[in-house]
Formats: sequence, C-alpha cells, structure tokens
Amino acid sequence: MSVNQREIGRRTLFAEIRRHGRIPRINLAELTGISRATVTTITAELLREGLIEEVMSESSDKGRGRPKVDLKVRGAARLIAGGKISNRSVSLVLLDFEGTQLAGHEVELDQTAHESGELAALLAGHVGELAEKIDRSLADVAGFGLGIAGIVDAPRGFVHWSPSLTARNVEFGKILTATLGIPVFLDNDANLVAMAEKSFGLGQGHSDFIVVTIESGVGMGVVINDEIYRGTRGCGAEFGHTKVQLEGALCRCGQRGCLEAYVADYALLREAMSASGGQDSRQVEELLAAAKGGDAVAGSIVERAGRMFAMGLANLVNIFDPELIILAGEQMQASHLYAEEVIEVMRKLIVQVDKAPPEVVVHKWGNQMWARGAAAYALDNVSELALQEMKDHVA
Amino acid sequence: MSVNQREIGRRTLFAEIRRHGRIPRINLAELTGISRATVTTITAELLREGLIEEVMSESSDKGRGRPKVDLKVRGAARLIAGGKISNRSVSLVLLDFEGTQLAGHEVELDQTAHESGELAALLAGHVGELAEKIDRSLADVAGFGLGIAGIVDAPRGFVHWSPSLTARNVEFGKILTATLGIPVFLDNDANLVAMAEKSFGLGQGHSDFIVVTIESGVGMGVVINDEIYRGTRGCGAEFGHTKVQLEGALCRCGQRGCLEAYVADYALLREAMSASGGQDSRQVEELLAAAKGGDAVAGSIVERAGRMFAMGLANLVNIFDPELIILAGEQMQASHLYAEEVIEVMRKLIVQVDKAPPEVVVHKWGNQMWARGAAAYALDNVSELALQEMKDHVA
DNA sequence: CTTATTTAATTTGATTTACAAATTTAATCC
DNA sequence: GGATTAAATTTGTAAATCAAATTAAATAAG
Repeated sequence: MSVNQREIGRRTLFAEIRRHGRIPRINLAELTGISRATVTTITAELLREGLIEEVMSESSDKGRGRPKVDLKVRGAARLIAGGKISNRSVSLVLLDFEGTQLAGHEVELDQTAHESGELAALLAGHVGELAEKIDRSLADVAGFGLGIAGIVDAPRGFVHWSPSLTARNVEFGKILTATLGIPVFLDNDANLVAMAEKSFGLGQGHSDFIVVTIESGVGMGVVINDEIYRGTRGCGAEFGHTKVQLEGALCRCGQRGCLEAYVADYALLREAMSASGGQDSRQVEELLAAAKGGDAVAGSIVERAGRMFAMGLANLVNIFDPELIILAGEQMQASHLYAEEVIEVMRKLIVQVDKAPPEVVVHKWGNQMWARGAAAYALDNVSELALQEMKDHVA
Repeated sequence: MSVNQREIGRRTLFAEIRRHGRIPRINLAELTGISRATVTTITAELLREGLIEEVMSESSDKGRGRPKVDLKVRGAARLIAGGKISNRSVSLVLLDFEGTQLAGHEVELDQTAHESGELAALLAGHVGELAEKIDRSLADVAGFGLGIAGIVDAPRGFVHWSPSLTARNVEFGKILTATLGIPVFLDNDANLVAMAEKSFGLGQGHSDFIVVTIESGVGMGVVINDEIYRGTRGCGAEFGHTKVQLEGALCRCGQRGCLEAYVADYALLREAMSASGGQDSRQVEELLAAAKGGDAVAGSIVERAGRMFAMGLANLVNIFDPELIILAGEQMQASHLYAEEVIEVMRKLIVQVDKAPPEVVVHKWGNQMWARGAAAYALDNVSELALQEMKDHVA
C-alpha cells in the first residue's frame, strides 16, 4: 500500500545485483526494464548508503567505448551470523553481506534438550566468540539466523515443540533477540536447508521446488514462487509425519503409520531387532551393509523403507507438482533411500502425464550447510531491514 | 516491469470496489492508503470507462455533512459465461460484470467422451442460445470460463487428459477460442470449485484454503495467497491419486493404492461385489443405507473408506497446514465421508500442536456451482483484460 | 428561513519520480 | 590525435501522488 515507486525500484535493483553477483548498470536497466537514468539515480543512492560498491568489470570485454563498471553487494556493509542446533552440537557460521563465509565454528553440547534461557546464553557466547575471531564483536552482527528441529512458527519466532528444548511452547525468538541484543530470525531447520539450496545450492534459479531432508527425522522445505511456504500456523510441511499406512508402525510422535516410522534410523533398527527376537544390535551402517551383502532380513527391511519413502515422495509430487525435488542429506547417511531404484518406484507412483516427471537430484553436504541456510535467511531479512532504513536516511 | 503506478492504483481500487460490493470513495482511500485526491482521479477514469458506477449510499447514515456516494462494479459493463462439463451433461451460466446470475442452462449429452471440435461447436451453440435468452448474442460475451475434469494445464489451455475428451493432449483452449470467437479460459474443474468458494462461497475472505470435491473421482483445489496454486506442469493437486496404501486397491488410473480406489463410488461397489462373491448389485445409496442399518459387511466397507479419506485429509493438513478445508460436493452424495467421525479421525492423524487444527466445513451445493466457479474464473480474467485495455484508452 | 456545522468529494499547487534525449566520459581504432 | 563506440550521467519534461484549500451537500441550531 504505502510502498512507493522508488522503494520498489530500490528493491528490484538491489535484488538483481545480489542475484548476479556483479553486473554493470546498463544490464540492470535492460533486465529490470527500469530506464538507465533511473538506474543511475537509484544505484547512486545505494552506493551512498554503502550497500553496494563499484568494481572494475573483469569480464573480458575487448569492445570499444566507455567500459562497463560492475556493481556488487558491498560485503563489508553488514555482518551476518547463522546457526543450526543439532542433536549434540551447534554449527555456526559468519558471513559478510555478500554471502561469503568469514568464519565457522562447531560446538559440542553435553545434552540434547536445553532450557531455553541457557541455550540462548550459550549461543550468545559462541556467536560473540566467533565474531571476535575476525576482530568484531557480537554487537557488530546485523542479524542471526537460527535453525532448530521441531515445529516452529517462524514469523513469530515461536517454538511449539523442539527436541532441543526442554519446554514446549517457548517464545524462543524473543528470548534470543533479548539475550543477544541483535535481531534473531528463527526457523525450522528443514526450511533453512531449502533456503540454503535456493541461495547457494541446487535450487538457485528455481522458483518452485521441494527439499526433503533425512537426519534423524524426515523434514521438508517447500519453495513456492521464490518464497518458503509456511502453512497458516507457521508450521506446515511435516512430511515425516504424513501417513503412509493406516494403523501402521508406531512413530516416536505417538501416532501410527508416519513415514518417519518406516524410514528413520530408529525404525530400521527396531525392525531388525524384532525380526531377530531382540538379538540384533547392529547399527544402521551394518544393517545397510548386510542388506547390500545379500542378507535377506536386512534386505527386506531396507527395501520396505525405500518403497515407503517412494510412496511419500510420490504423494508430494501428486500434490505439489514441483519442477524439482532435492533430496538433501548429510553424507551417505540415507543413501539407501536416495538410490535410483527408489526414485524409479516414485516415478511409477505419480500421476502419469505425457510430460516429464519432476527432476530429482541428490545433494549431499556437511553439517555447515544447515548453518549457512540459517545465515541466508538472516541475510534476506537484514537486506530487507537495510532497504527499509534507507527510506528514512534519504528522506 | 512496465507496470506503472497508475495501473497499480487502478487495479487495487477496482479490486477493492469488487470485494466490497459497494463502497464510497473515502473508505477506499482509507482502506488502500491511496490519497483521497488520487482516488477521485482514478475512480473518475473507471467511471468514464464504464467499469464502475455511482449509487446513492443506502447505508443508514443519518450523519450530517455531504452524504457518501457508493461506488460499485457496473454490471452491464461485461457479460460473462461459465460452464462445466459433467459426465453426461453440461451446465452453463451467464453472469453480469458484478457476478449476479442472469441465466442458467442444463444440457444433456448423449455420451461421456467427445471429439474436441464437436464439443467446442456444441458449446458455442449452447452459450449462444443462453445469450439469446436475455437478448444478447454470443459475440456479446466478453469471456467464457470452462471447467473440465482431468488433467489440465490451465494457463496454456492444454488438456493432457480428460474423461470428457476422446483424444489426449489436446489444445482445447485454442480450439474453443477459435470456435467461439471470444476469449475462453479453461481449467480443471476442482480448481474452479475453489474459485467458486472464494468468490461466492465459504472461502470468501480466506487467503489460504483447500477445497476437496468428491464427484465420481476425488479432486482438490488449493488456494495459496489468494491465488489458485497450480503446480509447475499446470496440473498439480491430484489428491485423488495420492497413495494411501502400498500395493493397495486397483484404481481406474491403472495404479494401486490411490485414495480414489478406496473412496469413490465404483470402489465401494466393487468391494461389496467381491465380498458377496459377485452377488451384490446394490447401488451406492443402498449400500450406505445398509451400513447405517447395521449391515456388518456394508458397514466395514464404508468405514474403511472413511478411514482412508481421513488419512488422505490428514496428509493434506500435514503438508499444507491450511487454515480452512472445505469439503464440497453435490448434495448428499459423499455424506459418509463428510461425517463428523471421519473428521475426528483426521484430527487425530495430524501433527499435534498446541494450536487449533484447521477448520473443516462441509459445503453441499448443486450442479450450477461448478459453472459459477468457471464464470468467476472468466470474470477475473476479463477484469484483468478490461483494466489492460484502459491503458490504451486513457493514453 | 437563514446561518453554522459537518463531512464527502474535488480542485489546486507543490513535490516526487521516471524517462527520453542530449551530453559527458572513457575507452579503442585508425 | 581525431573518429568512433558504448556506458554513464545530466537535463528538461511529463506523469502521478499528495497535502491543503476549496467546494458540495447534507443536518442542526437559532
């Protein structure tokens, strides 16, 4: 409503600069449809504000005429932090405003669930420490994005439930903001993987895709129209607890037939245990190896997990019809689910149209990707804040 | 990008007028944040163009001062047609630009599947006839919205497959536009029910909701952010073919375990038949009545359908987390699935958060609702066209 | 019946903003 | 060193918004 035209121009140009990394004004004018005159005016404002900077074009332009001057986001403009709380560790990263990583940090935790105040204080300490690594302080951080497992109402920063917190229904976002003294942006960890894929990973350039993650649980992040889709309660997309079997296997959420109850580590181990009458104490890795080696029992357990997973994926496709599905996970942990045979079963289970089924890609990465996704989320929010501030500065 | 500010203003004001039915300028200014001066200018343009008209305010305002003058969409500005192709019939409606129904029509068809050219010609004839009922002609119709079952790529007007067409992969939208000589907007019928609910029904005022329909198949329309969500292939939301059972019952789509294969009419009858060893030839109504009357076999068939349906619904909730689910259907046809017990099972199957589960409402209506939804779709598109045209007129 | 009051709508004048066209800048080519 | 080329900026104009002043149309008061 009260978004005047100039603000729109600033936003589109800044976003375009960010997307391209480095780009000269004339291309900005072409791509956005904004006149060259206005591009000059607006980029001058952004330069004055320090959000962007000029760089001599390094593209091999041997042409005549005045050479292009590239514009890029000014990395030094803001300092961004991102973090992800895992089972018994915290990963943290520090990015500059361009998105390049300045520092990273892994912290072991002695327990899984924490009291929210303690956890906030602990995070404040570690983010501060990380900042000091590059001779900055916690107060210099313009925003901190944090990913946490569980059911999170992101816009409100409210945690309905999380395995990392001892209490339910915590205003964790507010607690964090108060403790750290800087803006904190909290979200479900699966959403932040989607964010990471969109900003740095395989989702770049895609406006609609789904990311499925398998850690200890099964998570999902949905990007629709270039934005992360969060249901109305702020906590949609509980893919792991979609039901794949009526009155099926018991899930740790207390319900029956959840997808997670068939594909998660604990589910596989539980089955192996019961098949052997309580004798089997193998780890997941061993079980998978045994399945590969021809062990019939292990094979059937793993195979069923794969079929269930394929069915869950197919349902996603039937409902969302995405152009891309990214199966994201740490290392090889869930490789049996990401196997080509599983994807093939999925393809058979989706509605058959004379059109290519969605592309399915597997993206394996380390622990820090989660934290980078969280930072990307903060980066988005801080950029928005920075542009918001300009309204007042210029006026 | 070449959307100038004035166009934005026109759009927001026109949309606001449409939403409120009748509203004075001063309230428009307040609601949209556009200044009173600009509201005067823009509404003057819209009046001159004939898209809106002034009506003396009938709101019981006994206050002093200059009385408010309400603005409303000018019904006579455009004539809109909507249609829906059912199994062996076509429903058609004619609306004015305000959305009030001017005429309706039901046509019997002698067959289910049609050759696309013939069907187009047939529709052209009947829409023309309907127009003549109110002393207008086919050429006076500004746009025709048509709903058809099957898999439709709405933006392209392309039908991948439909039970109403003999051929697959038909450019049916283009054929219709050519045959009728007016703009035609084609969509999947379930999407158009969502459209109808949003424009005239229970979805009014909701920006995010899901509509589930049960006719012969199970359909779904999804509204996200005030817009109908269509996957990337234009054909998302195949709720009826989400899988609820691995290697389950055979569906008419050729796959196994589809929701539809458990809840559709033919599925119920098939089961009754096989339970009785081929002796049972009851109709669905009889089967439902028998179940109510205590017949154990019928009861278990109906009950399982309900449980499967609840599971499918719960999966929708777990994935979308909508604020509202509308179960829309013709009359009592699917009442066994819409029963409170089924909804209760669904509530138990969704992820439990300390927050109210989505509201579920049942909306029963007649055949013409589909056609009205199609007309609403056309209305949207024609409004857009009309505003587009203004650019040239004013310039 | 006339005047004051109140509120909606319009008009006016100033300001913002975007853009086309003209100009300047900075390079290469000959 | 001038001609040429292309990017970026400056200039002048047109479009569009808005605050403030004005007009319009009603009721209330005297």
